[in-house]
Amino acid sequence: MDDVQAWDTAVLLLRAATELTDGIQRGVAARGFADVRPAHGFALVRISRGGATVAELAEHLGVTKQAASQLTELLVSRGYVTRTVDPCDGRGRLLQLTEQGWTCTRAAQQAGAETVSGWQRAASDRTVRSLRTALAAVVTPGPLRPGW
Amino acid sequence: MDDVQAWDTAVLLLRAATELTDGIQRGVAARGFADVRPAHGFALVRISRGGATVAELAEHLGVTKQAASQLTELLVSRGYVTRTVDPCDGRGRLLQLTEQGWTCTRAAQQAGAETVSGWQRAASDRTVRSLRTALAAVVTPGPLRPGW
DNA sequence: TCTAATCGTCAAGATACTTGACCATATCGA
DNA sequence: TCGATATGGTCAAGTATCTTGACGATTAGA
Repeated sequence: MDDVQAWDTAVLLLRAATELTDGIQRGVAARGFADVRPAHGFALVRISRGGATVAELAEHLGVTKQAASQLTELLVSRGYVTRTVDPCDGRGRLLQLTEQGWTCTRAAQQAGAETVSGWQRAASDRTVRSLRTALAAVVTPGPLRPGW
Repeated sequence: MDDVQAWDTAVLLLRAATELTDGIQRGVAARGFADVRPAHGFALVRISRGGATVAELAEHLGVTKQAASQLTELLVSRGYVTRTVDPCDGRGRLLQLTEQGWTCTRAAQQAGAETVSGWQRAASDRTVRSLRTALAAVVTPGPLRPGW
């Protein structure tokens, strides 16, 4: 595969990601969570995996601790997240999802699944399965960030 | 494919997009363009396709005309883009890439191709080809935006 | 202990966006 | 032909989100 084809692949991937994030954004809003930005969604998904600290969140999102702290403050004030003192470390404050936070996270998952299901109808089940297999083969585990 | 698998596919796609955009960003910076943000890259790619107006750029990026105008001003002041009066429409100002703009755009393309080539080495040529085929089958033409 | 490192936050400034207003030009119908 | 209306672009001001810098609280290590 030459450079032109490789770049073409990159463009297709970025376009697919744009479609997907747009779909998630719309779906989440349609389910009644109009006040969550994409970055909030990434934060909620991260916190849902067994909780997180502000510092972990910062690294995950690729921003400073202060920015993550501000984001957290917003999520707390809107009732998506709670801050509890970490019993093992008096400095750390463990972030966890509230019931509303879980509902919102599930809404994002449903909206994402919906978009992918749309691709299955437009193309085919086999195509999306091969997409999934190929992606799983190339990606390395790591953070999900609000893109470029 | 159930909802869990569909969401899993979505996560893999977002992770791949994160890897790719990080790779492009690093590659572009390494080639000497440290002052371009991701959004600038999307703008340059759009303008490279035969020029664009501010309004077209705004729609492409999903922002207001004013934001696109400010972005343009920045790209002009840094020597990536020129504004010329549209001969067919006295209102419109056609944006076009300077030589430096082209060099930067090519740098982004090379960096993107490089990342995809890395996937070919890590996985296989066949895997990336099937990725490309699957993506081409599911995506609809449309704008590339700095994602979520 | 005493020192250095880490967690989280406060404060202030930079940056990138928004809404609202405006002028210049183009288009269309009477 | 001309007046109403729409469109392209910009100026100005406000807002949101990020940054850097400083700080107190807590923990870990020499």
